[in-house]
Amino acid sequence: MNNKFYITTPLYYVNAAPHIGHSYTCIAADCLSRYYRNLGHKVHFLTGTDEHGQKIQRAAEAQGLEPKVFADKAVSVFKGLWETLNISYDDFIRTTESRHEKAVQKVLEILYKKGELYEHVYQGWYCTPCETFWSESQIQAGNCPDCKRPVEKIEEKNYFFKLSKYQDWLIDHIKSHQDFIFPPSRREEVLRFLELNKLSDLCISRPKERLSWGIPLPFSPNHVTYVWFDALINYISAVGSFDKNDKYQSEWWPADLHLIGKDILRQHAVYWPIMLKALDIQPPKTIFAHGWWMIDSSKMSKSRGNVVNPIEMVDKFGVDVYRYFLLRDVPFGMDGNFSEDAIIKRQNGDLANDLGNLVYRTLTMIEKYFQGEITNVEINLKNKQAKEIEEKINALDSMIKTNMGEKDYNFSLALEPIWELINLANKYIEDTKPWNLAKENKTGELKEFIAVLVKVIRKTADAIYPFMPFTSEAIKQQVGKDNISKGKPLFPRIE
RNA sequence: CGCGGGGUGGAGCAGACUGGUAGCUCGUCAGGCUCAUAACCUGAAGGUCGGACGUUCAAAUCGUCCCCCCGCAACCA
Repeated sequence: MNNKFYITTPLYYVNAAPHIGHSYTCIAADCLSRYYRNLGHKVHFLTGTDEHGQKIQRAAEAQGLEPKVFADKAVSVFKGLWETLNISYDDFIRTTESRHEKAVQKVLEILYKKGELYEHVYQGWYCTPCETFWSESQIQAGNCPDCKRPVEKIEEKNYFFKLSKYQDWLIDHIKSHQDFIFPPSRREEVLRFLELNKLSDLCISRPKERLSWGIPLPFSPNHVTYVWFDALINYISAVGSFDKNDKYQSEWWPADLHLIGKDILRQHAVYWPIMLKALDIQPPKTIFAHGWWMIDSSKMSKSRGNVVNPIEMVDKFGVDVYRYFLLRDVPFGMDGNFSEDAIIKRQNGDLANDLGNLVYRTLTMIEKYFQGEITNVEINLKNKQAKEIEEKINALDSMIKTNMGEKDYNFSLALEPIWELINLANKYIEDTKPWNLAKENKTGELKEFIAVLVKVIRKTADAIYPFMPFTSEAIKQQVGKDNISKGKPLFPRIE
């Protein structure tokens, strides 16, 4: 089982429609999943939805729906999007499924038995209209920071998880596992946070009278589970179970990669490993926090009204162009600027001019000079460029691999050598001047030359598969193993 | 001094750890070619690397200080 690859996305919170940020994580996870499947790894790609908590309860009430019905609707929207985006997940988990709820309750039971949870009367400030609890430091002159109305001091009995107990362990773990948190800047951020702050224990329950939409605590029916504590457990509830001795059994765990957005790094890099530690379960191997897509250099948010709907982008540009843009335009981990102009640049430049046109011009030559027949050609070309191309083809896989998890996860860099190969081929055509070879009737040389191009195109089709599955297939249909038949241009230019 | 990230030709970025002719993509301009989706190829212009001081034979790169931009600052995602 050492070539298994268990990869996850966060569970998306169903209180709002999916935006490009959600699609980004899934596309990245899909790309890696396809890549590792092609390498012959056993891949398990998990995604899903987070459906409990106050925001859902309220959003559902606002529509006059039961929370579960509300969530069902949201789930179908997410699933529909993943289908459109060609996301090849192996499992989709919902936090309202019984397999998950049972696991959460089991976890709570185990931790309770082990003394990792304790009761504590909590004091704080409550804003009744907002139904929100605020800490001493959050309230502003006795008022709710949200609605500015007065808050009242209340006492509440809750259950707390002993996060603080494991702080030193976590610091050690991060220090001794270089690849635990990626990219390195995020690793530093978490480490600095842990070194400079004392963790306080995590309140993992909510009284039912305040919030009913959640998983009940098995040892206290008047409380439900705090949503993050509930949601994180999905990563193990989906792929295993606890045996009689409370030992977790799974063929997939530990996860090889948790892909997340930078906004939920703390939950994943602090709460989650400590929860696992307390359960005596191994931590995940790698947590990768990617950046955000900015719209006109500002944060995408509902209040700004600048949220981009992925479906609209797909309708406009097509799935593969959209996927390519997200994976290519920004080094994975950094924030990026999203704009239609930027997508158009990628489509016209990289896809239409470089890749699409290479395929098209090559196929035209095959039709024009060889009536579409170019089989069993032995390549004996000794010129420098043909050799250079040959070397590039041979080195390509390992160059891609480096940035697909071997040293780093960087889709942008993984794609670069593919385009270097494409550009090399375009230059080769220019320098060889095949139209002259045709005029001079140097048929043999011309044939070998075109065979080199065909080889480049086939290699490219294989290499881009994880990033643009449809395009990879479309190229193979035109320049397949046995058949060569020119089709329409792969990517029309957008003027 | 709360923490972290960043300020490099018109735009977006790399380089900074291990100082030594500032690189890439797009855009602009000029030329070449015709197999090709006005695509492709070649060449050129354009930067005192946020500011100041310092270390050094030499600093985008190291040190100190300052300015500006962006996140985060913990329990309800």
